[in-house]
Amino acid sequence: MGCMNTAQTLEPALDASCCLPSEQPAISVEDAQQRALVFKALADPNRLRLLSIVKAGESGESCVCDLTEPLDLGQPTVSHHLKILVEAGLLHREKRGTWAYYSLVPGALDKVAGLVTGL
Amino acid sequence: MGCMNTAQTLEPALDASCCLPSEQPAISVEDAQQRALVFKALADPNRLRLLSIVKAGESGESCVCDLTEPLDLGQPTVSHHLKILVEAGLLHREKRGTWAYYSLVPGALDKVAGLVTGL
DNA sequence: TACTCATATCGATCCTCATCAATTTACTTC
DNA sequence: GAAGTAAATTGATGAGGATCGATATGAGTA
Repeated sequence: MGCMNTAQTLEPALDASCCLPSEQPAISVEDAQQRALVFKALADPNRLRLLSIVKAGESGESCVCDLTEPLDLGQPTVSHHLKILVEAGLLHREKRGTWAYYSLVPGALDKVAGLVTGL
Repeated sequence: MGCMNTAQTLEPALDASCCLPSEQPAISVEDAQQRALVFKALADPNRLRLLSIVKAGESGESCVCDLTEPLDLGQPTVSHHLKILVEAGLLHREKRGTWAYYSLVPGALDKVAGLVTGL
């Protein structure tokens, strides 16, 4: 006894209707891959600081030249991190003249929080 | 004009008291490293599915033999992923006899959600 | 048109990580 | 104690990622 590995193969059509109403099935492989992309974007200290610095800025947006110095990283590296955050849907990029301004996508952080609690 | 990179160096002691009360400073390097550890644990599709499967289990806990098959991974790999989730403070491990039972740490997911929104 | 500056992209390097096969550890049972 | 089983650990390998120097793009300016 102990590990009932084979028991769950007997009632495949019942496990969604017989249990507590709050029970939700595990996420799918595709869903997991999708969420992992977002968490990968957050899984770097410098990218977390980028998000935090952009959010803390009083104007709500920062250009790359404002972000290179506090991170102590080269400009190509910062640009690379920013691109990952944009592709993850966390930052918005707007080019005005020579400068590129980055700002938090409204509601993005709350949406990510929902990805965590909704596992 | 455009990028005001040097302006913020003039009032270093004021930026915490002159602005909106909701403004909080950017997180520190150490804080970012700490949070990145948690997000690194979430930045893998198989680990996300592990968390979801453990959470979806009606008993609230699962042993390794219940987790190897749905992930289609070898037993050492699943054990490795589980260890990372335990070290991140997301899963709790309890050994009973030959089996090791893993369960969600109560409140851990909500705490992680706070790490996201609190950036 | 030529020059400057901000940003993005490219290529290379180093390091981390996901995975597996093999082995070890630990508990149970005969 | 010997055999069997669950889980963890080890060592190796291949893929992905973080970083940098060099270069390209593109807008503003003389």
